[in-house]
Parts: sequence; C-alpha cells; structure tokens
Amino acid sequence: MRLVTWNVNSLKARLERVSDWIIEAQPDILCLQETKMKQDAFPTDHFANLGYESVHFGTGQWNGVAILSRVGLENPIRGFSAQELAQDEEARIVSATCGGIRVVSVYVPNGRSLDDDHYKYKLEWMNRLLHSISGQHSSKDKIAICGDFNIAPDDIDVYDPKALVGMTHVSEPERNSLKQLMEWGFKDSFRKFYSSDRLYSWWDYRGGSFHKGIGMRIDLILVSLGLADSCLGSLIDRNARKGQQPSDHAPVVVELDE
DNA sequence: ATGGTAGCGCTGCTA
Repeated sequence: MRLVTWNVNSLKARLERVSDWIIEAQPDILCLQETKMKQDAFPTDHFANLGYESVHFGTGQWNGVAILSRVGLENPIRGFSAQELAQDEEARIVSATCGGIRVVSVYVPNGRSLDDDHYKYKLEWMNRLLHSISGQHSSKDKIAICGDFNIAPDDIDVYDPKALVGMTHVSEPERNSLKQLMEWGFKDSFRKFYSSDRLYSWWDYRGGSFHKGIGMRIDLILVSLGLADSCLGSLIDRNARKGQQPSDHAPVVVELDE
C-alpha cells in the first residue's frame, strides 16, 4: 500500500498538476495540506472520477487538509474530535480510517518567529495533537500521522543548522513536542531507510533555493509502533518540485506491506 | 542589501 503526504500550496492553483501526479504515482492514500479552499469548493467528484474517496476540512484562503483514499475511507473526522467544531477552529487536521489504518493529515502551525504568539500556538497545537492521539489510541494500533509539521526533526534535516539558530522549525521546544509524540509510540518512517543529510521535502520559492539545495525536511509520515514494521520503503519525489508552477513542497511516499 | 517568490484576493497577510 502506497501512502503519501503532500503540501500542495493551493489545490485550486495546483489541481491539474496534482491530478497528473496521482495518475503517475498511483498512491493508495494521499494526505494533502494547504488546500486553501472552502469546504464546498473541494473537487470531490473530480477525485472520485480518479477512483478516490475523500474527506476535506477547509475554511477558505488559508490552511485546509484532506485525505484521498482508494482503499476505503471510514469514520472521517474534521478537526481534533468528533465533537462539534469550534467556530474558529483552523482547518489543520482531518482523519479517517483507510485500509485498516487510522490516517491523520496535519498542517502544523508555522510559528512565524520564536517571539510571536503564533509560536505559542504551534506548541499548544502539537500538545493537543499528542493528547488527541494518546487519548484515543494505543501505539500498537495502526496509525499514520502524515503532513507538514513545520518542524525539522534534527540538524541533518536542514541545510545549515548554524544559520537557523533562533528560528522556528528547529527550536528546542518544538523539536521536543515532536519527540514527545515519537516517544509515545511513533517512528519517522523516512529515517527507517535513510540516514544521510541533504534530503529535504520543502524549499523556499525565493532565491532559487531548490536549485541551490537549500531546504528542510519538514513533511513527515509518522507511523505508530503497530505499523512501523510494515514499512517497506520511503522516498521524497523531488521531481514533483520541478517544472512549471510547482508547490514549494515535494510529496513524501511510504510503501507499506498492508 | 532583511532581499527574494507564490497564493489569495484586493491590501496586506501568510508562508
């Protein structure tokens, strides 16, 4: 089973490109982030024609997360819980059971800067994610948290650790929030297969970062201990970051023996 | 040289 996460940076601007990629790459489950779409603008029928059931949680011009699946899609939940959504809840998490796996698509707040309130919100959001998962599951369950974490787990996941001291994505508190999730019972599926540096999933649009190899690995597929042994391989599709009007993120793929 | 680019939606915010 092929499980993918991809921050598409506007599904409206990227629908044709995303569709072409789906036809080429044949994911069984595809988690999307930054659809930047209202709930009813999501092209449900378009994806159905490609063979995918879907669930989308979107509120408009920012955020927006979705799951596409061709191996079933049950018990979808928009937001953190099945309780009624808070009016002002940002569209950053959606989950569904696909092919026996509880799949969670997340778009973790960026943080902006360490002295910004949005950074506190990022840490709180990560804490809420941990408690949402730990409150509903055992790490022996089959769970995959897929998405744009806006956190580079380690120094090898960024191009220049020294240049990023004092910035978001690499700070100790946010890395610790990710570590807590891992210690509860998740593995970074990509790092089961690769130990080297310079393997990134995001490159700034500005300054030709992609072609200079300046990026970060912030898009992760975390697999629960109950799913970790099923991982057969992983890759980041850098080709999807090339050409006309790419997203600034590349798709991250994991193959599961499921 | 704290610039640079992209998307949304219409002025500046977000990333």
